[in-house]
Amino acid sequence: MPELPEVETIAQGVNARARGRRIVSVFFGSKPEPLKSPRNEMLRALKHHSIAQVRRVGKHIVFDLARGAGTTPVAQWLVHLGMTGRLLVAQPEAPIPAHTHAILRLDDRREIRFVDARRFGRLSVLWLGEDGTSEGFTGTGFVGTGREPLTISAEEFVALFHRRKAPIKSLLLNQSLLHGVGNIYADESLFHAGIRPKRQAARLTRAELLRLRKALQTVLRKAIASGGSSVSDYVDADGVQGFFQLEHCVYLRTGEPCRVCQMPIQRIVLAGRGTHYCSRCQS
DNA sequence: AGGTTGACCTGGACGC
DNA sequence: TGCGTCCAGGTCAACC
Repeated sequence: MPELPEVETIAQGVNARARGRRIVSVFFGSKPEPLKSPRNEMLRALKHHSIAQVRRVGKHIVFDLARGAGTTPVAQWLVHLGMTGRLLVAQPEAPIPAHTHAILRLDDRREIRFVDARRFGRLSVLWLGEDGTSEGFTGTGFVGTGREPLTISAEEFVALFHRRKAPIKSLLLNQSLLHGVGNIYADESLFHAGIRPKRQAARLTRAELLRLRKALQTVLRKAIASGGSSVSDYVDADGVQGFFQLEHCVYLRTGEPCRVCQMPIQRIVLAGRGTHYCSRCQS
């Protein structure tokens, strides 16, 4: 479900609440759960280890896991929320929501709960350094694919789209180019840059691409400051909704008047995704 | 090679 | 109330 701002909000929230805590027990649901790593590997990486840090890489939430507080991480737990995934930090007495697939109990009794109705989310483990097994081994940890949209330079951004014939919106969604951008922020940033989603990337001018980078970064930063967009069931680590959806200009506003020119917002399907734009403000 | 489509799941909103 | 249909923030494999 969540895109960069929602994942960032959740990762910051979980980090603030769980950093430094030790995991005392782990529960996984019974059904064919959304695990990418074997269950025993996941248990081995999580149980009795300390959470050194929780952060976002693209749309992934990365838990750095250490043998003890203040020691070098030996493994990482990777959580991808898919479309409806939630990661909650809750008191043990709080009712367990339907579709809870994983629970980590912490040494302060609180629980980190992974909830995902639609089961598109994924959980996996990465071992670090010499403590790792050969499978999934990496010396440096998870870096994901694609560039980080909030920090990419103007030149790097322009270069991403060189000779690309696909519609610009399809490429914004391509995680091997930029990571973290999904359907909401692709549509919103194209609106703010005044560019139609179908435009062939290679035919955008340099000025348009620079505008797009600026618009994308502005939209993402504002959305993070608003705690993300709650469109269906997104909530942060405390179960609180974001409110950036109130500032959406085009996303899911089909037929409603453009906030700038009053023209009805159009909806088309592009790359299999609902795509929203203003035919007057975007060319 | 690069781009587009369908499949994977479940649930909510809406129309009849 | 119930049923059918459409829509949904993501990602892959399979196809053109």
